[in-house]
Amino acid sequence: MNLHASLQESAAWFELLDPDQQARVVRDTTIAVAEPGTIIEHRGGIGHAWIGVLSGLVKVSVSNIDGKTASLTGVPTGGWIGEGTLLKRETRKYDIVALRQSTIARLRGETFDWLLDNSVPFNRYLLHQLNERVGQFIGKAEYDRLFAPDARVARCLAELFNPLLYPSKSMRLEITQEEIGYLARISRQRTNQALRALEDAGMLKVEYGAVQVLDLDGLKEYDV
DNA sequence: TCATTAAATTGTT
DNA sequence: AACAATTTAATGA
Repeated sequence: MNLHASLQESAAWFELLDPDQQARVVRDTTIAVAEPGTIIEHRGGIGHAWIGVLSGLVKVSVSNIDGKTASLTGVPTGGWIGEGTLLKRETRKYDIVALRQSTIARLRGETFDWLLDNSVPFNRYLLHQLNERVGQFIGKAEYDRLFAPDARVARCLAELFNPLLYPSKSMRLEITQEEIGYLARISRQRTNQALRALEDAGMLKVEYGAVQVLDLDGLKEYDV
């Protein structure tokens, strides 16, 4: 499989570029496979690239000295992250860790800047993405305190299926209940209960090592 | 293709 | 956290 096709598939912004720009992006993008648990980007490192998840699942997390980690958000196939450190020319504030085997693309920072300077559609895309992310984090701050575990799992899954941030035709995501637990910050056992409650409510279907979303809007507003 | 086994994931306490 | 049950993947006849 070639890079051009992969980007077409897993980078919503790629098709917004003209052929010359696409060619340059392909030239300045590298691909690597990350094994489960691998830290793709370290906190404190300098951001040289924009990180894209071409396949698999990644999380953004912080860990303190004790080794305790707090997962902030999950990023499934089609997600692109790390533009914050590129834009501000700062060191990374979070770790990016592979939850399962993932294919990771890195777009050179210089090329990212060049796209900002040369493509209006690219700017528009990025603006939408940033806006969407802000909304997501505000929502997270809210439900982190208020909601019961069932609702947290519901919102967490709804985030992963955000069609704007992570465009995908499929309503099915391969993710284990343990991984969902990490993202929602609840135990695996409680995740299991929550998932079945949501299944009973007709919002999703629980499969072995995966979930299939039936009612995305319902998940977004799930509240008990 | 089928049976066996190991590994991963889920269900339960 | 520990354990049992279930599903999947891998192996070899």
